[in-house]
Amino acid sequence: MAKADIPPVYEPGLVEKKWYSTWENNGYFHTTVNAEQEPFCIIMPPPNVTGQLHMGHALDNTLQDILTRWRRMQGFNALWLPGTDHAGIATQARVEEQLAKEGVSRHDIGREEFLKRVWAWKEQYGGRITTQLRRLGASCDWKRERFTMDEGCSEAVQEVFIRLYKRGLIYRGYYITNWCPKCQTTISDIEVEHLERPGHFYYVKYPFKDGQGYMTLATTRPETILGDVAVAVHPGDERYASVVGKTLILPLVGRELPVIADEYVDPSFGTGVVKITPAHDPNDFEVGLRHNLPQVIVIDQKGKMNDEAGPRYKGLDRYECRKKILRDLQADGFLLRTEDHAHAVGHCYRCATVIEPMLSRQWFVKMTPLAEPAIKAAKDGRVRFIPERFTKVYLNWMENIRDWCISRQLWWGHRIPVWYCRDCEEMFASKTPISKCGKCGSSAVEQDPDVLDTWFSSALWPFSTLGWPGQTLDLAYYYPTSVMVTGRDIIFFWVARMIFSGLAFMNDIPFREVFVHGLVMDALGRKMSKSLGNGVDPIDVIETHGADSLRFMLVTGNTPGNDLRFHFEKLEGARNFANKLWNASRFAMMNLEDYDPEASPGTFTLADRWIVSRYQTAVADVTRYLEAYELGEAARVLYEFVWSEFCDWYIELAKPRLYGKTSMKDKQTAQYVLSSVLKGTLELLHPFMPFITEEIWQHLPAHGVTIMKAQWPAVRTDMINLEAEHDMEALMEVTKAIRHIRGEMNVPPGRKAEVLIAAPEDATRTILDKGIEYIQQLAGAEIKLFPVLAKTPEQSAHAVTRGVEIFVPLRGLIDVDKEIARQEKELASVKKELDRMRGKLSNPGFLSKAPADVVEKEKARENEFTLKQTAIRDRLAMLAGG
RNA sequence: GGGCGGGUAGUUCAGUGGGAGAACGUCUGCUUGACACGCAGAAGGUCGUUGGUUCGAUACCAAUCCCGCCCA
Repeated sequence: MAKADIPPVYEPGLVEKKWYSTWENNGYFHTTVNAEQEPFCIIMPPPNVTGQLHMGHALDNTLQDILTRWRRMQGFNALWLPGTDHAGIATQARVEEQLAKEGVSRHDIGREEFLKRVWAWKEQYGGRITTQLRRLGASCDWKRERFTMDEGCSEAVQEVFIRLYKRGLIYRGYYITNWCPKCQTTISDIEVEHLERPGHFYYVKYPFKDGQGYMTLATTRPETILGDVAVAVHPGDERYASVVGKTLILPLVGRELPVIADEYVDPSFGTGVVKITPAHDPNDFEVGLRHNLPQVIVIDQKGKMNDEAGPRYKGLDRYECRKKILRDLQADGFLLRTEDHAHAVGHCYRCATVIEPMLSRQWFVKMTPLAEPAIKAAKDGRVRFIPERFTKVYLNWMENIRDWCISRQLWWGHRIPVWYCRDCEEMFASKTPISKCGKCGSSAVEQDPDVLDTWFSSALWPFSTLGWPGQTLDLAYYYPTSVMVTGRDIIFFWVARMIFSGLAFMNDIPFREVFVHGLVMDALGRKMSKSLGNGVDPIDVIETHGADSLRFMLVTGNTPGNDLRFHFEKLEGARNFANKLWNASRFAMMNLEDYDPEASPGTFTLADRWIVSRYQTAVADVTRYLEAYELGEAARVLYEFVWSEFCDWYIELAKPRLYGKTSMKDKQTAQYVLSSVLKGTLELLHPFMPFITEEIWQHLPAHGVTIMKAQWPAVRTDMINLEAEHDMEALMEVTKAIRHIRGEMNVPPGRKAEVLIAAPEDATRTILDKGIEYIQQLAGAEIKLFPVLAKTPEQSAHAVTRGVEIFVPLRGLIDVDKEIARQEKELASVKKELDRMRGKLSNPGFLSKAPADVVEKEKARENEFTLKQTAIRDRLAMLAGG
């Protein structure tokens, strides 16, 4: 392409498609074990196989890609292993919806046929999210892509189940679980979302059997009265001490209820009397076990009242039943009063249906023995959370862990590898199907119909994906992996479970670090959700603004662990930055056509030394921030370097040289610096904005095969030149001061301003003298430099900076009143500063205790500001007199 | 009830024991031989409140108020 044909506005569409397929087709993402090289490994948190990319994925995967690309450039054998999750409930629900449209249920077509339908669904939609990840630029090793239900992962699941079973850490039992009447399955404790809901406290009276009065208690769920088996008070509650052991009669039902004493009751809450419904409340369940109470189930799996509820209520939905019970209680005089009461109600995190605590027979993992090593691993720092505060969140959960309910009443998932004999009731856990009872020889055996919680397989992800239970080279080389990157919302669901699973089966932690990020919120700070319709589709963003812009937007201005809001303005800012980079590069390409990279550069000018020094500082900062997982800060450094230093100053200063206004050799030098700094900057930016950097990099002289494999820039401390930075800053200061005057005094842009500068200090004057061309060019000025002015020009605007006085004579143009006002304002701010500094310097404590360099600095500033004050005062006196 | 995070410019957010920053928005002026997705300039903040530590606090500590999240 002829360089001049490069469009002035960057168009990401074609560029992104082109480079992604080049990278993938050339196998740049693929890695294999190499003992000579240090590994770096990230296992991707698997998105739902039939889902589609949302902003959370975009953030999570952008962070992983940045780390992976950076480490790869640093020379690590960087593996980022992708995959997808079978997402039991969600996927099954989608297919059931589809069936419902056809007018059939999964039970109509049977388990086998249903599973065929789910696999077909997976085939159809399973590729969508991985295609979308490619569009984001994810440099993961697709040749190693895994699925939680593929052969290897399924084997790992069975292996783990059986090992836990044999160790006695998996058991089957009746227990209170969280039942979702819509999903028709139990869900684990952490899958329940507690939401504050307005409700009521119904005060009900329960009469004593002996006819001697009654007890009053409050409930939020009157329909569970039907399942009451006792009434409890606190053992230390004197109000009720005399009634413990007596018997009450349950209203409407007539069942006899003992009054029991249990520590669980909070005497200060309500009336201090609690009804006990062991089959429909987790706390009551515990109380029931302690007191050997019966468990009466009154609500069925569809959320309707069952036979036990009695003929009056049987068949009613739990909420209709509540209304009827209240009417009946009222009618019979048992309902004393009703109060408004907001309380937390458990909802299914998948479908938002109100959870019904229900007694049922399920499979559980005994957690305490597994949690112990997992707690230790975090405490002794073998697993490190970033930011550190999440360690506490993790530990708090682990230390209070409850057994994990792992069975789900679904068909889509890993079926529980347990067979039951119908004749002798023996059960067998086995990896292979069992057709004959190993105990009694009966062939009446059948497999448990339930499947395992999806997180059961996700928990094994860091090693099942690397070949476990096989003892593979991959495992030996890449495990433990380097870092797990994930959202703060799934520390419990997933991170914790991976840690104890890794320790239990690999005998080692799954990852050394956990990089936790926040959630992507909408512009108003609300969680993006389908029901609110406030989600922003990352693919739309990629199509309109490019993947690089989306990525850059997601990392800038964000700190680890904190949520971020999605603003289109911010996205535009990132897009503008990409375009800025594009145009700077376009400028470079236009001016590098005749550049010979082989020719050695000549002497560096001040601007050259300055930009190279600033670039080296950027290399150091970006690398340091990446190492600290401060990706937002790293991006900020690059943004500022590119825009405010490279573009605003260096390119402008290089222009005359590149246009041949100096010498041939000097032009070559400028070309050398321009192209090498740009090349290095692109390399630093590549992990953040992979596409545009590759596109530009390929147009630069002396590029290689792909920027992906370019070496990460190493800091050359010998090129950090503080003197050059200091000198350049002085020139920039003076330039800005002149520009300021021009702006304030409305000097027409086309007109060259005549400027007189008085620089009494030799050192400063030398700097200005050497750099006078820079100031003249960038401020549009004609400068005369003096040590002191014998006579200051009368009609002129005036500024003081760095001990230098600047006069811009504006004969006939100057508005004296306006200039006086401007100077007075300046004087006021100088005076304020001076007061502050003098206060400090007159404080003996400061002089004796503050570090010497701080005191020195303050003194120097005081000096400078005193001079400035004097100069402005003189100026004002003159203006007033003239 | 317990824990955590946040409260800094009109807005969204960085940041730091020693001169308050960016982006966007606002205002002024600009077809400046890369870029109007741009250039130059400007205005705008008792860094939630009250105490404490310190020579010095927006930052560290304590209390307190508000907002959000997690857990019970």
